[in-house]
Amino acid sequence: MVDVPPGLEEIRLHDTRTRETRRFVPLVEGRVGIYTCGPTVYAPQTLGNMRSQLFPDLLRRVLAAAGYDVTYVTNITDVGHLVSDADDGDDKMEKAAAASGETAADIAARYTEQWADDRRRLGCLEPDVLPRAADHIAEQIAMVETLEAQGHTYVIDDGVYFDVTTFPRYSEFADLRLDDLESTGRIEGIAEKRNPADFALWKLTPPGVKRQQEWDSPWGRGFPGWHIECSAMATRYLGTTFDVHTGGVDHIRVHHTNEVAQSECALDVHPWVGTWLHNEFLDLGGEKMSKSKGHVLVVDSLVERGIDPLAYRYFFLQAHYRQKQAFTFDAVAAAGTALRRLVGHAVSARDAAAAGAASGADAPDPARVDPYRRRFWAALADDLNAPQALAVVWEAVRSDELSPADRWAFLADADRALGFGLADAAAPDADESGSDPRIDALVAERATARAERDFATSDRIRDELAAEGIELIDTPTGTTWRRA
RNA sequence: GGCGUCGUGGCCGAGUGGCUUAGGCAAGGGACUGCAAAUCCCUGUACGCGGGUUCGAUUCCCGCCGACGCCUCCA
Repeated sequence: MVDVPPGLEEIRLHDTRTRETRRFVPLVEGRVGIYTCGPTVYAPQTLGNMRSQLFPDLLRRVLAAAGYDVTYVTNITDVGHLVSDADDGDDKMEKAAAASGETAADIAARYTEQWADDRRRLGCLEPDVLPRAADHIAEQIAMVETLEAQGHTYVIDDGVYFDVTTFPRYSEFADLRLDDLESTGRIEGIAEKRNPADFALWKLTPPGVKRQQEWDSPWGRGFPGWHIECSAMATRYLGTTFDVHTGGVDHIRVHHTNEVAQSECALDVHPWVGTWLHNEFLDLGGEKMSKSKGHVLVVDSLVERGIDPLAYRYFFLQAHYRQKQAFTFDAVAAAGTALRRLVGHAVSARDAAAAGAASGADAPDPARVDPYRRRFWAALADDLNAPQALAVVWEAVRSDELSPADRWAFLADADRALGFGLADAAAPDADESGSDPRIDALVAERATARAERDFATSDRIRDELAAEGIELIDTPTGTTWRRA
């Protein structure tokens, strides 16, 4: 039996479908399947997109800590994804390919790799399964055929469409009012569509057109509609029903509504997914200037400003996932400062704990550690309240009643959810002495000057090094340095 | 226009019908230092506006103002 931390015996999550926060119970005891809508790899993923990666990463970490055997599936959307149904066959992948002169496959490969790299830099665990839509055309066609056999579809010149009137629950998921859709003119342009909300399952390539990405199908040459890929891949890797589906709030009304419709019809299940979780958006209000200048905010935007990508992870954890979070570089830099100090505390506690363990003394005492653990995990168990969990972390760090071994026992445990890599983290004020003879010589020269109380010379050397970004740290045992 | 979310101290942000009214960053003070830096410790400032319910509201209700989101396949 897996040891469940105190406070994590019962996890409560806010389900979008039922609009209530309730106890999480998996379909199969001890196991959890999670599906997250992945990136469309025609452009770099923004920091906003990455919030939708950090969120399910936190979720799976918490569920794993609670003892569940988690299967995490997220996809790569590397085909189709129309700019709009009104478009005449142009889609994002084809468009990006035309713009850069590369093949759609090249572009998909490049941005897939960049996305994966960004995830790693943010401390996200690797997906257990990472299916690509282009590799699952057969599954998608099969699902459309099933829907067709059941009478949920119709074919027009443009392609195969799902008739939403054949699924009476269509408006339930997102609490849609279909009259409104009509009056606001959602999805215009395909005149032959029977209902405004009907969506494409398979798009046909117009006669005389040759696309980079197209496949033969029972209906003719073309490519799958966007929504069908998630249903098809989730079914293949997680089964006809599964526990958790996540995504950004923008997907609720269209993408996930359509996923539910086609899945519940084709698979004859209800509800298709046990718990739907949606994260709110990052509010770029403070950075609209940079957006309008055409600069996309990505992980590298942080690195360029000397901000550790993990600072963004800390930043993410400071706000609740269902709340909009105001992004500014200053706010992320502030999170970086907090993280650096937290790592410093963790490393010293870790080292002290190791030293204590070596001498056989100072073992962590559960009686002292568990109250903190309980509050930490209980915060996360309460619909993933990471900000509150982080507050408990700081209380533990500053607590006088915890020994270094206690503190490290707590932090090592908490880091399973935080994901800062504390067990392997280097001290943030790492000494670089010895790595550069010229600087070491200057430091030695300054030490001599100080010994002779020639502070004019010692301060001059310090200022010169500071000017080139070298920070000196004077300690009772001597001076070390590092690059700031 | 319709629907919805939100407005907390300099900033980011939890939370609660009354309790020592989170946490981080910044700021001020202190320790340390030859002076600094780094580090550690301490401290202050809050609940958009106007009504209402209540013994008591930042927390519940109504209105207003403001911000943001969705309604156009965008995380």
